[in-house]
Amino acid sequence: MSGAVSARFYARPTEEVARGLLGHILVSDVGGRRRQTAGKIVEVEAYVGPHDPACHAFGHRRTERTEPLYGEPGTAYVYFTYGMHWCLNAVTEPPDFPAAVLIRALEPIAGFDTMRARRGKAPLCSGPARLCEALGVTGKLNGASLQRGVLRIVEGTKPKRGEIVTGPRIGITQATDWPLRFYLRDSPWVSR
DNA sequence: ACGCAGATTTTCT
DNA sequence: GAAAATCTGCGTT
Repeated sequence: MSGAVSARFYARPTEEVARGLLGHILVSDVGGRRRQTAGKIVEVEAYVGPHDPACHAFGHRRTERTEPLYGEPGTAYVYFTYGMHWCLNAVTEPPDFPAAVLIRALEPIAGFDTMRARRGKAPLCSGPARLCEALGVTGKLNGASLQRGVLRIVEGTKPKRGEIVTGPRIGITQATDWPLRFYLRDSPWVSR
């Protein structure tokens, strides 16, 4: 599979990776290639490591849940929250440094019928749990590669300078002033 | 358009 | 036992 973003891309400071992921494409073959779904990444958040109070691995809390954060850059960290939602992250930095980028919104590109069947009338991909449902992402993909297999992130179009907006992360109660949310200024697909 | 409550269960204290 | 990197539906303005 050509065009996949390389492991080296993810093995960098998480904030850089977060900005760099904007414009790339998330592709899912969950349910078979015939039901392929894909979207352009338009909104992300960085969870930058053990010194980040909002990161699941804050204070190096290495548990069964956070273990994927300590894994290889360029793999998926998929966690379950609020009793019903899955959220997808791309693991960053070298192994044993627990950090990741939360994918918060996509601009739908392919597989509209499949997404609509999974999502009903509600918005398709504008929100971290919404895009997981639209793409069929669940905990089965926790720890999976993002370079090969059913979930991939492939090269898209790099945003122009000035097109990226920076702001505080959403839905957290810790480090609420730390501006680690990034999104494309003119995208109507951003959440909220 | 906006605000709030309810859903539902894993994870950690 | 409480909180959680959320979403939906229903109420009011």
